Amino acid sequence: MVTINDVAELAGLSKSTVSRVINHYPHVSQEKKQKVYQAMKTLGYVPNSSARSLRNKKTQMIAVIVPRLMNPFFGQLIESMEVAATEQGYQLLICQTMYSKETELGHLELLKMKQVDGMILASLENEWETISEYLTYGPLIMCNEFEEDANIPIVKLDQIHGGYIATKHLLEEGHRRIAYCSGGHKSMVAQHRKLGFKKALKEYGLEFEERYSFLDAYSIKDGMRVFHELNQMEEPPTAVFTGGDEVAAGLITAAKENGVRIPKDLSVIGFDNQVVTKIMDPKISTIEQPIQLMAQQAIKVLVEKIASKQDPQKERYEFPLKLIVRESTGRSPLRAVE
Amino acid sequence: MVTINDVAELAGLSKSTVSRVINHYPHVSQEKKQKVYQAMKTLGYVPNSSARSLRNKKTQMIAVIVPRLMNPFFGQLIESMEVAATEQGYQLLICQTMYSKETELGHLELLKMKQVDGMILASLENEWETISEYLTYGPLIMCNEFEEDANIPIVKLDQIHGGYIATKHLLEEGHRRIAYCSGGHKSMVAQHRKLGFKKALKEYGLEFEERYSFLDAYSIKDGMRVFHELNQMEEPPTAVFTGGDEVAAGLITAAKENGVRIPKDLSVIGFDNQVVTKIMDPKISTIEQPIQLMAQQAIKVLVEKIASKQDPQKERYEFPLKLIVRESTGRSPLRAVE
DNA sequence: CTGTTAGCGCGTTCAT
DNA sequence: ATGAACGCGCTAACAG
Repeated sequence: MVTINDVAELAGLSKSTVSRVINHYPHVSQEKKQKVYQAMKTLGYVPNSSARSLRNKKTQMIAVIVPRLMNPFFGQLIESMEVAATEQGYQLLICQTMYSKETELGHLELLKMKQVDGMILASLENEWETISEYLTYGPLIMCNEFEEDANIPIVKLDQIHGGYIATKHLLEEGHRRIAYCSGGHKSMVAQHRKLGFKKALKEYGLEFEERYSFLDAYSIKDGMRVFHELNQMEEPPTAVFTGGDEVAAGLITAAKENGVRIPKDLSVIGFDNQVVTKIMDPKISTIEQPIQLMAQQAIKVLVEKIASKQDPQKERYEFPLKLIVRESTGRSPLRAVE
Repeated sequence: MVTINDVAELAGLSKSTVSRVINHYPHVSQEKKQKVYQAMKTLGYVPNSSARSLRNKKTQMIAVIVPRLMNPFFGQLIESMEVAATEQGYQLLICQTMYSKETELGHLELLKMKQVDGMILASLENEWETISEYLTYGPLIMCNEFEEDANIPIVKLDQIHGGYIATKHLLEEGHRRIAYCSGGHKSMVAQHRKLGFKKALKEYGLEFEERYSFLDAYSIKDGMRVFHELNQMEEPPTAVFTGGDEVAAGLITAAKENGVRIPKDLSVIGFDNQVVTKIMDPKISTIEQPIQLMAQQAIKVLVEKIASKQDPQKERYEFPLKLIVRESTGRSPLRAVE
């Protein structure tokens, strides 16, 4: 392995000078600078990153914690983060919790080991009380998922408004019996979305009905299950707020297989505006989330925290959501006469 | 920051002993071992990973290069690799080239900087001639994408057979005018698939026809474009080999919008067995790829290379593909009378 | 079984 | 403007 010493020797200079050239120090004569560059080139020298990290106490690495990569939402998030991080001179280390508390804690150790300069939590398995202990070891921010009173920066989407506009759209189409699907119950994202749902109902003088509430709805398969459950209810809902495009896709697929017409018999609204919404038949109405903006902002905020070294602060950044009406939502069959 | 020295001091021992305990050395007395554990615990000590890497000349990190994360094929590949790597005590650093040669070279520098112990190439932007220069800096293997005569381990799928069975299925259904879609032309994966396609045609006494060949077909949008092109041909094909489920999905979506019935008027076969194949209407016939097995094998092989330190060798590992017949393929309309 | 010592490769005082 | 020397935190070789 070729080290800084080899370069210094070949250039006939000290390693201090070589180091200065590498790090673009101001006061080095052009002559020596050229000599160093020449030597570096002929030897094919590249600074050893471990040595640098040890010395600088900076690894130029950021970790992001997600439940799993293949979830399209997190996939997009990570893809954008990776690009943004690279632009800022950081490597992005992607950590999957696979929904396990232990695995999440394992990843948090990266901060202790100083393997990463900072960390972005895009999902949350453990209690904030547990996670907050890691704050001593380096900057930590949340992105997407959040904990209201955590004293760290949080970059998030306005989920309350998201739940609100999706529901309002269904209400405006005349629906009054609206099913509500949601995934994790601890998740603040899910809780806020539900708040928005309830807020819209309230504006129309309606109450949240437990019988129309479906839990653990994440995947296509879950969507299919939900359809079968609601299809055999006495007073089936005329619309479904799915909380996710995959769930909506599964629900629609099952509905079609059972002769239930979308949106004539049943309106379905997704969440995320994933690709699947555009290829399903009918195309799925949904809520668009500005994932890329959120990802870029998260990287930006974390990089600043790493540089500033100040104590964690309670900062909030919020991005708006947008309703996209396609073909899977329409007038309520019960109000068709109006 | 608490270091090994602090632990040694508190335990009243030398840092060598502490180091031995950390690394599970055999000959340490139970008594001192307990003292060390005690001290580590009260201080909350965790070894600094940069220092370890510098000393051991091992970072316990593996990089994998892919074009982009959101491509479902690579998403699955990476997800499986991450899990396999973690099991083996390695971190997986995911690098996106975004189809750029320069970006790919940038990522290869990680090997020079010794930031990773080894690297998996799952896609290839630069010529092998260029990439092979990095072989000096650490073990490099290919997974999925490949270069026939590279003298490194290659873990791949039997794409020739994949192209063959997909095409044979269409031929058996009576199709004789079969369109062929493909993405990158340099890609050996694509070339092998085409070989399989041609092999099947030949068995039926047919030639590859350029007029039925469509290039740059990757996405849903591309699939839509291909449909419109082939739909206005004088002698339109009765079946399409798409080379990707996304392309198939786009094609089917466009076909339905234009009143072309799948598979009655046109048979479409995908490639990958992605989730989308199960939610489209009709469900897409496709080729299943054992991505997880390939990912695990790749990690295993690379970890072995890292340990053995021997010169790069020409090893080949190949996994079989499987035909999955669903609803998007059927009898050729031209042969319906037979 | 345990402690002392010497670096790993780099950046950075502190002199000059 | 440049070089000598020290130390980041850790492991390994050598004594004992």
